[in-house]
Amino acid sequence: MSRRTEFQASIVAVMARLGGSRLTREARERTAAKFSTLMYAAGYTHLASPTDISGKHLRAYVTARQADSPGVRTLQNELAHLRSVLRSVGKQAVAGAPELSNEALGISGGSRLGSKTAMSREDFLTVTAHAERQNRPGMAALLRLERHLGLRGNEAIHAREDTLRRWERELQADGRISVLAGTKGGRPRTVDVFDRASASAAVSLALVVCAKQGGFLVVRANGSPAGGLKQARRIYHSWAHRNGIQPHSARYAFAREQLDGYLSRGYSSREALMAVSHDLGHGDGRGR
DNA sequence: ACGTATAAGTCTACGAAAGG
DNA sequence: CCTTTCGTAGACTTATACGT
Repeated sequence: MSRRTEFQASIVAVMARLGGSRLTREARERTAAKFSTLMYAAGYTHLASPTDISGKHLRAYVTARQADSPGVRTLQNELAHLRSVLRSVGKQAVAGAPELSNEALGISGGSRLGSKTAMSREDFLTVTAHAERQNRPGMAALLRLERHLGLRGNEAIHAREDTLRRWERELQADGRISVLAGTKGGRPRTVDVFDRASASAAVSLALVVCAKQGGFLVVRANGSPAGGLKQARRIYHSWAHRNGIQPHSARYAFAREQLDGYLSRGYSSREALMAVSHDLGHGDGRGR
């Protein structure tokens, strides 16, 4: 084991005591790997344990890391990982130093807004048509649900016949659908759909596909079942990737449409943004 | 409004299978 | 065979919640 890997292992050992779920732990360990690599590359080869880390190193890390221009939020998260390690080994002074705050390091603020671009109408039509042609109607159905109901891919994948029928009724009734399964953080939400006709069409098409595919929208290319929600999501995204689209951009196109709808209904732009934020299931209105 | 902890979402490399 | 498409795993980035 090289000195660098020993250094990394010593950080990871501290992180291991910090708790958190698998995803969180993995994120922290990736930060440990990046940190040790960049430090040794920058010539700080005497570093052996987290107690050796000083402000100088944190600054150097930020500088080195910025070479691959990660998002500001990403860097803030990585620094948060490192600070929690420092605190854990008794270096509160470094972790909490004002001259080492995110602001002082030049990584404060940062947009908490999405940076996605809306899918164009042409792309949407081309790709859905392509899906039908290659006999993957489920993919087209999913994309339509994202586009016309503003669903996340995961939410669309969770949609079974019962859910789709309920949405059909809700669209007929008042155009407000409840999204219950597959939502981020498990928080249900309602969406006030403006273009009900397109939404209804998307839902009934999805129902047809569901019926043909044993109740699921995602099946493998040969028609066999996807084998679980997680796998279904991967299959969907792999397919989308191959076809050069980001499914989320369909959702963004929906957001734009909703925004226009609210504005034409007389909402101020501030209120319209809040309403759209609610439709998309974006928390309590902070950010975006 | 900010920092931090944690979760979710997205992209990509690669071997296997299918097509030609 | 050689090329393209698929599915998978996992690396990587970004969003959200929550306590100041």
